[in-house]
Amino acid sequence: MPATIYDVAKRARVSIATVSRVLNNSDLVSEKTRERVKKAMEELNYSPNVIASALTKKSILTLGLLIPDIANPFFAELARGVEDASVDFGFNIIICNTDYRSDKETEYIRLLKQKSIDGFIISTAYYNDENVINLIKSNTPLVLMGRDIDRADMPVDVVVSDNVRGGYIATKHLIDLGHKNIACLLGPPQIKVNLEREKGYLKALEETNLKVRPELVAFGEFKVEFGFRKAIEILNSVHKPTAFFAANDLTAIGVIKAARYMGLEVPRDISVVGYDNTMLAEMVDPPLTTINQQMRKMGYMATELLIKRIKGKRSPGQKIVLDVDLVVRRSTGELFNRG
Amino acid sequence: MPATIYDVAKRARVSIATVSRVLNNSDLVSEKTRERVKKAMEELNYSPNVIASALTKKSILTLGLLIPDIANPFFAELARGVEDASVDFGFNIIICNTDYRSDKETEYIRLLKQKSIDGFIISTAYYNDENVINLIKSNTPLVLMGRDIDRADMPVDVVVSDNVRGGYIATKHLIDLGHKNIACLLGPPQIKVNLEREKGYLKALEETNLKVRPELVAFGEFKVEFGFRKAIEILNSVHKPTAFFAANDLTAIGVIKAARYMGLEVPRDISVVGYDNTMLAEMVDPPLTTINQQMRKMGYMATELLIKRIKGKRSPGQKIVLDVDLVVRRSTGELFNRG
DNA sequence: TTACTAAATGAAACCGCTTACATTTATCTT
DNA sequence: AAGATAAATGTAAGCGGTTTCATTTAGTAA
Repeated sequence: MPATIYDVAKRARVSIATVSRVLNNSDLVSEKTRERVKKAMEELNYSPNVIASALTKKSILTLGLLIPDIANPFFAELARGVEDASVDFGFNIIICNTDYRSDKETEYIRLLKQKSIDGFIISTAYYNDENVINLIKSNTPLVLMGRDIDRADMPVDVVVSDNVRGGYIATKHLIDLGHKNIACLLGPPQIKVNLEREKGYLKALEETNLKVRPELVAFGEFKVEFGFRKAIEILNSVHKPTAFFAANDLTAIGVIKAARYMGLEVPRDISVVGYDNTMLAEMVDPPLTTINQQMRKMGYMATELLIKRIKGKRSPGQKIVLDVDLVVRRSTGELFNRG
Repeated sequence: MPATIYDVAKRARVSIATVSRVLNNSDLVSEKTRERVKKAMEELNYSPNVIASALTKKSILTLGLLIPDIANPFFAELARGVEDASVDFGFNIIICNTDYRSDKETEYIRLLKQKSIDGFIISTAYYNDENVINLIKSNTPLVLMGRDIDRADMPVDVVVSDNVRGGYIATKHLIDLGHKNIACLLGPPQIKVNLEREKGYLKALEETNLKVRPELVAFGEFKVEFGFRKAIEILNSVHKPTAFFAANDLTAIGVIKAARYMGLEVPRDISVVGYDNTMLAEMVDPPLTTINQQMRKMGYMATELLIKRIKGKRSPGQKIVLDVDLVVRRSTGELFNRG
């Protein structure tokens, strides 16, 4: 039903090749002809069929976004940045929720490749992720976002934030408030950022000559439930800390809930620093002091990088590290010596 | 590089037509041949090219999801349900953030139509939405999700929840707690759900012979900021209410913040009921009493409905109304006579 | 066995656009 | 003005499938 390139060609009294050239802004068309073709397009309300052109061009102007779960505000923010960049560059994005499952991810990749997707934005990469490595090997355009792999031998584009610094300034903030006994709740150790944030945490402690207590450091999940459970466990132990650094806002919220559950007040009895600065941080009570990650910017830049790669303007291997900063709200306070 | 239908045909010593038939599970292929072809596919690691088949079939197994903003937890939940259904039925979804802008929406629709998208799931419909009406007129498969239009003459599939009932049980809950002076903060009046929730609110008041005070009812935006600002305004007025019904969790959180800002305690001085039951509701302090909307289910069912329509199994015109329920947390309490 | 029908397969056109190559037209030299 | 060159346009062969229609093969009845 909709007009095709043939209809336009007929109306403009040229060949379809010429119409195609106009469509692709080729400079092999005279101004006069170009105008005539454009007019015909207008009159026929012509709209090119992307599918047809994808068949030869192998590009459908669509990117695949692999994230664990869009319902998680952190990934939703990233996704928003990704989508914003996509429209700016004339692309669309297909969203894929992997639920942290490698098999789901593999299946998505297979499916999207069938659809001639132009590239992948991946936020689910583990330390040594098979799916990612296979994609790189097959030379599929991709960019890692917020997650890095550990293969220096493979050229890959990455946009992350400075996690070591994040862990450091979070911990430093607590130390500056007088805390000496600081717990650290991290996400899964397979995700590199957690190792880096821990590194920052340790660096801050060591720099201040504070003792590192392994019992106060725990890896787990990026969930409220983990923060809640682990905080209770740690608060009941002998080394009762006065502050927590949680490697994600959800975990931090779990800690706040745990404190409240145990009759402790935040920040009077327990200070808590989160990570990410999701919208949750300002909703929760008390509003959460946290490390701001610039998720949207990260999403935007990752997408921009990928699109440039797709357009052949560059080859992979770039690593962009975004800065982080501390957002002080009301979940942290000075340590008072109360005996 | 990847194997095509021709490679498979050659290896299985059949024509490409036969391979295509196997691909489409046609029953015009003998068992023997079918096996042979399948074996060849295996051996060649063949994977059909969706783009090529889309050119004739006009279906690319992809749906467009139009929402205002994925960073809003309500829409993120819906999106998750949509995506879950998509994978279950072999589809993918393209996400579109319209930012409540009709022009952005129009542009997305144009773009996705060029890409031979199979249908649209729309969660941005206004009362009398031009874009939606045009789509319906052009017979494009679509389903409205969580939003309805007001055109009884147009056959359209809709999955919504019972907003009148939601407004009713929220208000009833407050009345049962002894509140007589209940404010109602709604979203934009162009969105039909707000009118419906107001209707439920009014019904509960009238049923109990409580006076309706127009000064206590306000339309605005689904945002924290609106709840905050409007609650302060209303709390400073002469008809100082003891409870608020907010038509969305974000607005309710704004109300809680306003109360705190004014030195009032929730729920001792002010009770607050939200709407949606997003994850925010249990994160906030105090945890929010709210109306649960079953967003994931809504997303899932809407998508299922759409896909059935696409597959030609049904024609449009169905309206599914999901039930809502009250989730009592700690932002609501009995009204004590302190005066 | 033959004749006839149903089942299985193949040949080729087509989906709408891109592009290599051929051809025509315009522009420039001398 | 003829010849050479560059610019503009057209022809036709793909891209990787689907599908109609013709043809071959198998199955059944007489």
